[in-house]
Amino acid sequence: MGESRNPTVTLRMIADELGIHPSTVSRVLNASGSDPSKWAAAETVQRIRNLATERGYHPNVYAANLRTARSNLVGVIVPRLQDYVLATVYEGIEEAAIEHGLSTFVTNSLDRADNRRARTSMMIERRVGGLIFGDAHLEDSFLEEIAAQDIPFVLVSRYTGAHISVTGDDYLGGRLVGEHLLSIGRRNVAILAGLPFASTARDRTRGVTDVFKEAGIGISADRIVHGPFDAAGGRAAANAVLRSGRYPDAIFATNDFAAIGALGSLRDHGLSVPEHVALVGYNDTPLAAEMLVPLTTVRSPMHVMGRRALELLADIMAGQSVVSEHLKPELIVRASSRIA
Amino acid sequence: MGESRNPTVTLRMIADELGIHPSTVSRVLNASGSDPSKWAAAETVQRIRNLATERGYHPNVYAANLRTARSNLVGVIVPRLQDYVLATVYEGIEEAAIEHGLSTFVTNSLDRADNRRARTSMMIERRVGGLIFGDAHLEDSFLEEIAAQDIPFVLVSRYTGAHISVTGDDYLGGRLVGEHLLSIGRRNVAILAGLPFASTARDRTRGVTDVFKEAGIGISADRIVHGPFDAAGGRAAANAVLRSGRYPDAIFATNDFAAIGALGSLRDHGLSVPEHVALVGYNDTPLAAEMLVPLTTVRSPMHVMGRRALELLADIMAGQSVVSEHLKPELIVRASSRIA
DNA sequence: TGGACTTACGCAATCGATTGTGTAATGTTG
DNA sequence: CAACATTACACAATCGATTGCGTAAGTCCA
Repeated sequence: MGESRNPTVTLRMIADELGIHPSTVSRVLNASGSDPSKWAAAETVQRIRNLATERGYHPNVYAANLRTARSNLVGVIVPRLQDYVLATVYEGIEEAAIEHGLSTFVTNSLDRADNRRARTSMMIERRVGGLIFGDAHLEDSFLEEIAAQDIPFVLVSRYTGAHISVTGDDYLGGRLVGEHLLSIGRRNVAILAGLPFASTARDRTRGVTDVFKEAGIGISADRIVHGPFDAAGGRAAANAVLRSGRYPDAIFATNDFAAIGALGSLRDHGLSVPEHVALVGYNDTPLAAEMLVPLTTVRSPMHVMGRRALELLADIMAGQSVVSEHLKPELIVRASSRIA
Repeated sequence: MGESRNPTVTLRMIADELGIHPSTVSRVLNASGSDPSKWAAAETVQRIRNLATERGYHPNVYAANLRTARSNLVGVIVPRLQDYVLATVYEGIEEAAIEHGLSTFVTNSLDRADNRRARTSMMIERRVGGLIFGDAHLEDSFLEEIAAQDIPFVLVSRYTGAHISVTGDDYLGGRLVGEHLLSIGRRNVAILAGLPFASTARDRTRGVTDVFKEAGIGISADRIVHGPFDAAGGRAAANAVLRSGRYPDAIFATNDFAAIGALGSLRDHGLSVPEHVALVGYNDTPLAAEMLVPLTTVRSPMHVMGRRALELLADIMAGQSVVSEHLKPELIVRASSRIA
């Protein structure tokens, strides 16, 4: 109907038109749901609601926030939205946020300390009611500072310290990979470990190394190379591994994109997958299955992770206490890691 | 220093502490840059600035907006951040926004009409100063409605109507692909065209069909299949093409991810690239070069596109008039389209 | 029938920053 | 030296929604 006619419909405008006081209108409109209406006569309530929707009234977020200092805004900080994994997590967050009547505000930190700080304070200036960090760093005190300001937050994808988090069980995922590689007879594995300050990278790596250690096989430190979780990072890390000339018989990339980068490197070194080298990724992104040699990987519930993170945050914002969650991963075996 | 001690430092607090009036403090702090200080004595200016930074003062965004009804918020609506292309465009937008002192607010529309409407009005409620749409639809009146509310906006990646936009020159990109395919002797091409309501899809497709037409070769309608710009969409579209059994000697996917999906389909049909079928993608995402058979594709300046879109929007918001931009694409030939 | 409630609202202060309109004090000019 | 212009601020209204407190009118029970 006559929706966006008037650029700004205020509470006073509809109150005046109805000949009643703005405060009454406010109470009626806000009491929606819970208590029907002890604030106005049933007939008045109807007239208010009707006119509000007819005029397309929406409360001025700024005025409301100024008065109440409450906000239904949630800030989300991720390393990088370009990363499919975090983009998917964010979609889960956004989806759940909408269901909870919250709005989200994302930004990239690129895992850089200055960005994290600047973006976080920008969000606090925007009076977010809570924060979700997807870029937690191990051994870093930044989050302690945030916690000290008692603004609710949860971590997603990566964890650190004792902060509430929703993550995949990356250690288990790593173990699944390790067991799989042993089962197909690979003993000389190299790990493209990802960023050293990310719990995901550390745990996935540890999962593999622990399994191998339990089988009496050590993985030397020079077989574990760190680098970004993307194609370029995977290629560089694989190059570093292959440069030595002592080729591994398996490469575990802690991320599918890094695995694809490694694929490029293997190809350039004349090594084929899985004959010479078994290749395993992580996350089961949609590309994994489409490769010429489909990629073995670990499926992680990225979307759900985002949803749960928002839900936990909403609970915390509502004053409830919650506990961290670790979601189970699943090994998906494909052609890139057949028996040698 | 003593940064986040006091949860809320207001203008009045620092004014009181200095024994002057809040209005003076406001003027001094806001006059930063342009006019040095005709609002207070040089010494007072210094005292104000010092105390402000010492106390970690930041204006309450809500109070300021309530008063001025101006906002340095920019709303960005994209089809889907999970799409690397749009995520990259968004990174360009965000980067430029920060340089301009603007904040951005992204959301996914998933190309659905109801979402576009709901998210847009949510942004308008948040009093955004301008909008950037990455999900423009051809033959759709939605943007006319927005234009009627005279809120500044620009389109990015896709265009429609006469609205200001920053896009790649997709028609040219399509022509480059067409000419390349002809030059390597492929005449029986199938096109995985992408979403029919996207200008990117339409123009890239037209570029190829026009070149072929000029060479006297028609591309029949059943060789042009529409679908989402992702791996699953590419796979499905390729399946549709190959189902007939009349195999093409080239497939042009209007998006790299769709090309990778097509790769999976070709593999399953026992067709190899480039021997049986030449494969060409679009966007030159980082994965293209890493494929076992590196992917020929068209490089488009996604990041710059985002930057320019924000810059044009900032100009419009500043009252200047601007014109649309079409950025030049570049063909990147790789192994997936060698001479047959 | 009078006091105690209840119903249905109205009043006015408040959140914090911004800005048009003063005004006292100082400086300048003819 | 008087008239006038600056300088350096202060006052107070304003943006729109929220909310503690107040109150007139009506209902109920003893």
